[in-house]
Amino acid sequence: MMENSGITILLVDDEPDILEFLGYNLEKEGYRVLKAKNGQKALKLAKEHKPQLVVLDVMMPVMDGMEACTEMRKVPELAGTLIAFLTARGEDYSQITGFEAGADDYITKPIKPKLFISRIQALLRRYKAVPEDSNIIAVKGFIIDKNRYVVVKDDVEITLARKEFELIQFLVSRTDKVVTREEIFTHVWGENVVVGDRTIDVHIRRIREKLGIDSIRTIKGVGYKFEEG
Amino acid sequence: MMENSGITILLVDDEPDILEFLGYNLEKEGYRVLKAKNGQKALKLAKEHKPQLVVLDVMMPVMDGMEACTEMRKVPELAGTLIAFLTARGEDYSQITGFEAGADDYITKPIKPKLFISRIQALLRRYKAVPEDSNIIAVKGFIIDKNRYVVVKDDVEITLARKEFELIQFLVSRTDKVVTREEIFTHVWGENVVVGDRTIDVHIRRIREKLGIDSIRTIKGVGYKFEEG
DNA sequence: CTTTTTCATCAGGAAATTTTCAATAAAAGT
DNA sequence: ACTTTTATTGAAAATTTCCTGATGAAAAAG
Repeated sequence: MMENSGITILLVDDEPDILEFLGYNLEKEGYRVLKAKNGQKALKLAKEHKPQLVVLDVMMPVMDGMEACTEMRKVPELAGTLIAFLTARGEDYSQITGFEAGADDYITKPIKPKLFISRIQALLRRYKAVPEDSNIIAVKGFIIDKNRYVVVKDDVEITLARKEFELIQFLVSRTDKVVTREEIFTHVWGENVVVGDRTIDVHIRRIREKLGIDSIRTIKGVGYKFEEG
Repeated sequence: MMENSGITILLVDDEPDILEFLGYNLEKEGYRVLKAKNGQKALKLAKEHKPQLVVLDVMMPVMDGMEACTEMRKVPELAGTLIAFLTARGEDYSQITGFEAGADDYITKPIKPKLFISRIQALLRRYKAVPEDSNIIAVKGFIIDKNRYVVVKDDVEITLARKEFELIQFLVSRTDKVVTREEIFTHVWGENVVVGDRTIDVHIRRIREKLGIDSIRTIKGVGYKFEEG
């Protein structure tokens, strides 16, 4: 409890209520808390105080969360700073291209204090152990979280089996491009592994089942394509 | 004054008078005091009660202070224990100077109570001030205490074997993140140690048994994941 | 020295994943 | 419209991966 006092967390949200609420809960745990009500002010505060963690609302006036994230990542002194996004439940993830800008976690509103705190703690703990690069990819409809090995859709964690996970990951990495069966084989199965021709189809089906049918388009005679938008 | 009541100090000296004298002064300050009249008994008591501080006379029969210190440092549960040496004024320091095995302070006899107490307090303060990177990790369901090498669940201390402890500690340090078997091996067993493939499974099972099954999720073909919430 | 605990390994079985197969459906070609 | 090719689907087989209980060796405790 006490030892949190060395840790500074910057909260950024345009709603004063949220700032108040989260701030209160974090301070109760002994963290030092800074607050900003838009991205611009956040950036300034971040440079001044170099917080360990920034919790950033995605939707904000003046400078939104993603922009702020991008800017922060440009500042060398803030290289080691953790950034977590705050997103409203049901919000369209496609806007959250911010993960590519290096966000480390995503937290959904409405927020339950206990869960929020434990999420923060886990993040700080994990980071201390191994500063890692962001392994989170957000596309329209869902988030692929390589750390947790899950896909989050409509705020629900969906667990895919290994091959399924690697396959969707590969498709998404080539968003809007057609990938041939050959390519899929070499990337997901490896050069020399030989499996039947229908295998890919079956995996595609399972992914479609679990995540909802759209997004993966069949290009007959060629391959598949993951479509955004 | 009150808050000292949680702190246990082990006094080790072969002279009953000294034990009596120091013990009285410490108890007056609210500390819990244990006494041992040689190194062997001290070691036993230390393991049993895990005191925060051990005050150890250098010259003793059966097992002298330095030997006892060395032994204590070998015990993982006592890793975080402070050890202070008690030396008679004019005693031959040459023995002690070469001795680097982890004593935290030297106190010279004859002892003035006030000075002794303030010395002890400073030592404990220093120890408290640097809780060695938060050596106590609280997660949902239990507490991992690296200082004392125990896990506390529902107010009950659960003893894990060393490998088990290191494994759960590693998993928790990566909360919510999937850790591969590779990672587990290198972190818990070390790069070059080679053990069978099922070994991890068995340890995981033991941990699940002792702590309750949930929390540790297996991601087939990938690894394990500790989940909070 | 004896007892206890820890630890690694193995083998059988359980569970989940991955692949195959066959029947059907949907495009594409003629 | 008919044929051919290619993809989808459901179910089942094959395989991989993991769990479990037992065993013995090694280390620690007594």
